[in-house]
Formats: sequence, C-alpha cells, structure tokens
Amino acid sequence: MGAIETRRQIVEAADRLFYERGFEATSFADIAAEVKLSRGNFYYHFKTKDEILRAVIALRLRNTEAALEAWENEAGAAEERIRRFIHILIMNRSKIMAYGCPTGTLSNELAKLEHIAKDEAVEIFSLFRDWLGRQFAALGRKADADALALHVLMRSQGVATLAAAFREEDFIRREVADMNAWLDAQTPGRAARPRPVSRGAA
Amino acid sequence: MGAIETRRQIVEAADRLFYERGFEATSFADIAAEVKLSRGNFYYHFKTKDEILRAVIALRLRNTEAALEAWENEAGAAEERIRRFIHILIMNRSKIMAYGCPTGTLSNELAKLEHIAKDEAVEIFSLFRDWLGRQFAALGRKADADALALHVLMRSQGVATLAAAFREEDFIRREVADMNAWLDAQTPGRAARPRPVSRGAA
DNA sequence: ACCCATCTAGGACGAATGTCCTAGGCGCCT
DNA sequence: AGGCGCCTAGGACATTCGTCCTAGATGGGT
Repeated sequence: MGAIETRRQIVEAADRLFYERGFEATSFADIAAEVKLSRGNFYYHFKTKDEILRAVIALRLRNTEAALEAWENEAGAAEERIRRFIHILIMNRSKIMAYGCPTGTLSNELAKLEHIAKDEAVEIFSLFRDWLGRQFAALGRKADADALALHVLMRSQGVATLAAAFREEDFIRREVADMNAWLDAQTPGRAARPRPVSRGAA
Repeated sequence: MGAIETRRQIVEAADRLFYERGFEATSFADIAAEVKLSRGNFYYHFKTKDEILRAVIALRLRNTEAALEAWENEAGAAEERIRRFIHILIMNRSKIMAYGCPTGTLSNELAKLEHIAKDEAVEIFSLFRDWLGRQFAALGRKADADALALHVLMRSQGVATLAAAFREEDFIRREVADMNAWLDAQTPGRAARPRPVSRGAA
C-alpha cells in the first residue's frame, strides 16, 4: 500500500477519533489499531501527535472549504445558502447529540490545553464566519454582516452543546425552525417565502 | 488541619483545574501540588479520580443552587432574574474567553469520554433549565416555558464557545444586548422598560 | 537476478499516570 | 504521661503514554 494512501487513512481515522473521544483521550495506539498498523509503522508516517493534529485540522479546513464552495455553486440565493448551513444541525443530529460540534469541542479542548495548534482549529470557525459574512453582505446587510455571521455561528454552537447534553432531537428541530424564522426577519425588504410554522419564539 | 477543611481545599482546587485544564488533563499530582499535599496524603481523602469528579460536580450543583436561590430572593420580577442570568456572560467574560463555560465544556468532555458521571454534569444544566423555565412561566409563558429556557441556555452556550474561540469581548456584549432585546420581545403584554440601544438584530 | 528506496513490524525507552501500601507524626482523650 | 485515632509523607506498583531505533519485508527498475 502506498504511503500516501496509508497517511490518508491515518488522518481519516484520527479525525473521527478526535471527534468522538477527544484529542488527548485518543492515543497513538488507538489510531494505529483503527488503521490496523503497528505503532512502529505509525511512526514512519507521523513523528509526533501534534503532527497528526495539524494534519487533521488541515483536512477539516479543506473539507470545510470544499463544502462552502459547493454551497456557493449549488444553492441559489445567499439566503438559501445560509439555510443550508443551518440545516447541518438537522443532517448531523445523531453525531451532534453524541459528540457535539467537531469544531467547537476541538477548539475548546485545545484552548484548555493551551495547545499550539489552537489558532489553527479556530481557523475552521473563521472559514464559516467569513463565508456567512459574505452571504449576509449579499443579502444587503453589509454593515453588520460579520455580527450576523457570528450570531448564526453562536446559535449553532449553542444548539450543538445543549443537544449533546440533553439528547433531545425536538430541541434541535425547534431551534432550527427558530433560526429560519430569525433569518426571515433579517431581510425585511424581501417577501418572506413560506416556511413551516415556528411555534412562538423558541 | 482538619480533614474536612483539607477535603474542601482539594475539591476547590480540582474545581478550578478541571475548568481551566479539563478533567483528563488534570492529574492527581496537579491537584495535590495546588493544595501542597503529598500524593499519598491525597489518597487518604479521595481513593479515585472519579470520586473527586463527583465531589466537584456536587460542589458546582450546590453553588448553582445557591446562586439561583439568591437571585430568586434578591431580584424583583421574573424578567429581572432572567437578565441576571444573562449578565453572567459579562461578569465572567475574562474566564469565559479563556476557558469557555465550565458546565458546557465539562459536559462535552465527559460525553466524549463516555464517563459515568456525565449525567451528573448535565444535571447542572438542568438546574438552570428548570429555574429559567419557572421564570418564563411566571412571565406568563407557561406553555413554552421550557423551550424558552432552553433557548436562553442555548444562547449562553453559543456565546461562551465562540467567545473562547475568538476572544472578542465586543462579541459578548453585542450578543448580551441582543438577548436582552429578545427578552423584551417575549413579554408583549408588558411595557418594555428602557434599555441600552441594541444595534440591529445581532 | 539483484539492488535500493520504500514501507512495515516489534519492541525498547523514560516519563507520567492512577492506584495503593506502610511507617510515622500530631493532637486530643483519660 | 501514655495511648489511640486521625492525618500525613514518601514511595512502590503496573500500566500507558509519546517517542524512537533497528531489522526485515516488499516491489519496481536495471
């Protein structure tokens, strides 16, 4: 098997394990076992644990960039793109209820560890922040586009954290509906397209 | 020194270290050093790490209960009490920007570890949830009191997570203002009391 | 057929971890 | 003063961690 393919498998396994168990709680041996490699062989591909972490973050950055770019091409209007983002909460609800948000939990953990790669993890957030900001600017909210972007990100993080704590799927659906209703209210110039009823405010 | 006092100091140190470094990343030796105890003596007070965790969670539960009860007695109306809760984000902004929310980050970590005490940590959330629910019920929102409570909790968690990631104090203040504005809109029956201007929606 | 670069396996290494044992010192009781 | 129970110190223990070394398997190019 080529080294490149092996390396890819390692990073992929580490990505999942870091998400499901956390960075510190995942050992070299765990990842090696997952890919069915000896720990020694493992060392051939990655010298240190930090190196794997960097590779995982780089992978997530690439995946995030690709997803955002795909939404940029697929979805029509900026508003529809933002709804795509919001909809992740529903699509990934099972994993979110089990492990929270991959970006948020990693960023939290690295912050506590005062890990050098902390800022790189936050960079994933920045990708979403900037992308969302551009969508809000396209919606005619240029002045407060960044604040609106952070607001959407904030809600996603809050929903993910509480969903992981209480494991209530209804809560996720309710908050997603509320986010969509909120988004409707952010573009008063446009006619609000029909949406499923959002009971009350939350 | 009495064993009770020593035990109190241990739990207090563990509480802080679990918050600042995380549960797994904090070792027996770390806590012992903080309280200036030998690791052997430490064992006299706590047999296992889980035992300390349980004690820390119990402490946080007691502290939370006490804080909520104090707000119940001090603050006048239910609305004012909810604002007290929201205001924690501003009061604790330095620690939140450094380490996130103690409850949210611990709950996230324990969930990933599939730790037995996970549900006990979530119980801290439940205290806030129930308390907030009672306030909303007192505000005349009996039907969706729990949903509103979760909504407030959700926002707090989101703000804490992003504040820890980006370390922007303005973001916290902006979102707190937005939460207050949102709260105003939840009690349409009452006259909205004058509040500092919340620029736009977010 | 042979060689050399690429890849792999297995184990060694010190440090740190959670856990546990034992010997001793301190202070309150009678 | 003496004894006893509470508290402490220091280290042993097995395990696991991240890291590192070395010998061998593999396979394409000559």
